[in-house]
Amino acid sequence: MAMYALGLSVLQDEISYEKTQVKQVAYADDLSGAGKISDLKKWWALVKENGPTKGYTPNATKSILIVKPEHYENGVRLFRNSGVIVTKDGQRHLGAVIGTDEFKAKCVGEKVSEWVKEVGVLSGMAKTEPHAAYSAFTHGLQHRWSFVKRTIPGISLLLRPLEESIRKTFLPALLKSKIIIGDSVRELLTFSPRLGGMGITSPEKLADEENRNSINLTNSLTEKIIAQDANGETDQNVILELKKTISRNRQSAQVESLERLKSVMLDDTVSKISTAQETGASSWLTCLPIREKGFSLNKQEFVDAVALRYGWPVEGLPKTCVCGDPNNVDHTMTCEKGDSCASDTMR
DNA sequence: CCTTATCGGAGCCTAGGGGC
DNA sequence: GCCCCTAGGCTCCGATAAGG
Repeated sequence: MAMYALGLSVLQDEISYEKTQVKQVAYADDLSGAGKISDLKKWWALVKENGPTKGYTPNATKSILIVKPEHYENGVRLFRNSGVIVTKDGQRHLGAVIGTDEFKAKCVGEKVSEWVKEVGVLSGMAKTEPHAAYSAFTHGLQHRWSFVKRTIPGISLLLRPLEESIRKTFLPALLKSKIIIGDSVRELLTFSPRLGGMGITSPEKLADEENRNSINLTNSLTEKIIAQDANGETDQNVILELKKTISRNRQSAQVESLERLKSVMLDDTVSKISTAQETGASSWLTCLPIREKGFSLNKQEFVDAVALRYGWPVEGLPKTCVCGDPNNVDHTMTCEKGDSCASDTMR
């Protein structure tokens, strides 16, 4: 990848801001420029003229000119016969999107409906293999949304359908519990297993924060691009400190909101959360469910383990234990005679 | 002795290349 | 077109090292 940068830097000397009044940036073989349409026309001509001899072959049909609506006519006129596509709406760019709010909403909306479908498929699997589905969600699926969350601002509301599908489709399929997934239960599950949650994040709630963090963290680079400063260096120690601060803030904000959540929860649930925070108490949630190593829980085991973790009613427990005493979750854990699925799960 | 920092490993994303 | 590899980015966890 560094070779692309080196190769393109030779071309960029020819088409620099000083010569073209076009501010530009390149990633791998993707070259982008911003400026007045007339300047962009000269810039494009220079790219076409100088590119091929320097190993860069521009492709007009893969090149897009994005203009503000009021400059559309002018853009079309100046780039007539160039082969370049002119748009006043916008264009996907490096996994994100540039353009009007409407275009942005359309692009993100398309991605979100894809993701909602994926959550639906995983929910179907969760009905028979909840542990595998859970791991696929926490280790995989939810990370696929992070790039969009970080790079496109103001999409929290657009991610609501995704949050809805998690709450109304995925969680009921995963937990099978009679417990109603209200706001507080949903919030509890967003915390990391380490803090007593299940690490099922809310894309809608995290979007703005992740975008802010991303902007904050890349600020030094953004400034250099705007100033077209190709020589300045970013102090990596500053970046490292920023990361630490962000991480610390995130951590303390989580602890804070967990405390707030605890204050509205039943005492029993609060003590269950403390137990779940003990070292090793959540390993079964974070490990990969590899069957050969005995790390995989079957459907019944997984559902029961979650119910025990949060003190939710365990399904199918006999009213009376074989020892004759009235039966409940606590009893199954202590009775010498009883041997229910619930206690098996925890061994 | 307890807390904090660091590192490795699990996964995902972006952009590529090369082999079959 | 699929699979596996490269570079960079991120989170979260647990284990271990360093520091108050």
